[in-house]
Amino acid sequence: MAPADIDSTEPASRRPYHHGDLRRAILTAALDVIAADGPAALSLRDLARRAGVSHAAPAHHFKDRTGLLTSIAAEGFGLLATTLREASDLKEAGVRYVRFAREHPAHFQVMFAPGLLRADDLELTTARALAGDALRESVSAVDPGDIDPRLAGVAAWSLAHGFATLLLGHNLDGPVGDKDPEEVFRTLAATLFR
Amino acid sequence: MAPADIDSTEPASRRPYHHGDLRRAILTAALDVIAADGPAALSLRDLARRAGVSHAAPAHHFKDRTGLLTSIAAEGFGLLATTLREASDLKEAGVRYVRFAREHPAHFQVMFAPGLLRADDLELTTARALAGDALRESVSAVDPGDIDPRLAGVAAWSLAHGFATLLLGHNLDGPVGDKDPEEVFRTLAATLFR
DNA sequence: GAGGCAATCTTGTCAGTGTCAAGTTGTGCG
DNA sequence: CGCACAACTTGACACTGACAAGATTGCCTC
Repeated sequence: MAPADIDSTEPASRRPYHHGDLRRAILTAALDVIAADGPAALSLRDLARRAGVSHAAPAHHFKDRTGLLTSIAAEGFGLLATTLREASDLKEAGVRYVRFAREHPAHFQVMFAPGLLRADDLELTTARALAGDALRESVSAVDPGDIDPRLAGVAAWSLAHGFATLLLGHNLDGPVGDKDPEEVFRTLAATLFR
Repeated sequence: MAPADIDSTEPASRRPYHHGDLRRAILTAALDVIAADGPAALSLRDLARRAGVSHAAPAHHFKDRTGLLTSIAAEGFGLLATTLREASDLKEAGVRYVRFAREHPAHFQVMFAPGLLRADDLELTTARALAGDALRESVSAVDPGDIDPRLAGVAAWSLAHGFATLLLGHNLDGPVGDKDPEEVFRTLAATLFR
């Protein structure tokens, strides 16, 4: 980060020409905005103002608005992959999926907003594939029984993803209330996958 | 609709001053755009051009960009409510939920994009409550067993919503392939809710 | 240490958009 | 018939994303 005593209102001449870590600064500012008001409220110029740089500076690191969002999504899939790998079994992976959505709501939203992303971006596709591998690994660790593992994977993913999505959209405020969402999901998964 | 021989390139003087059903025309055009490229690609001025009216005409019917999207969401919840009411049991309600998402992808996307909507809009909240009632009704119809009905509702909704969301985002193209998604969901729900 | 080079950031500009205000045209109702 | 209101237009303003061209800086090499 740049020195703390430098704010965006200061004239450009007194600020160092180089920010230091502008890329990271823009990313975190973007995550703040998205978590608060959604991806639609994102403005490159606003992010530039927050970082105290000129309006065209972000373009150098992300090229596009789409480029910025794509980077966020890729980072999100990376984080999700490492989180899922630490899960002991499938149910725990689901709990971690929900926790990820709650701890990184901005990442989560952007990751599953295909209209905002550059679908063929290399970083994105590889990160997404990594997360997919982690998910499949968790599924294969469970006792197969007589169920098609691919179907089981879709079922688990759908359940966790739906719960997380509805949670973030405040659609479960009624039923879940002030209970710990992860605990609710845990009992829910236990009842279903008995 | 306005007469078919009138296109937007024609000078305003030769077009009738009143469109006829501009509100509906804007809505359907918006649904087309959203289904194709997502809500982010929506432009009020573009919709006005498609309908062959001036750039400020849509504002008279929807006030805002947010107002337009809120109307779409409300319409969507209304459609979903009537669809769910026709379901015989809970599993069938889930299948209908998935079918709704596939047949009305634009509605579905907007309905669950809280950042784009006027949350306190009356039409929206009542339509949403109606759909919620329909869902709860489907849940209550199932044999309770020893499960908390609220938890069962959350489980069913999460599963259907997650499946539908992932499906629309092309995240299940691999596992589901060219199979009929509704049929996949049916067997999936049957295995889980046995 | 000096020179050059590429990365980083700035300034300027353009078309497009949402939104508001004020005016114009048509319609239905008393 | 006329009048009030709804539907639509015209005009304007601030804001945004994107591009081009120039300025500044750190770094790498000799």
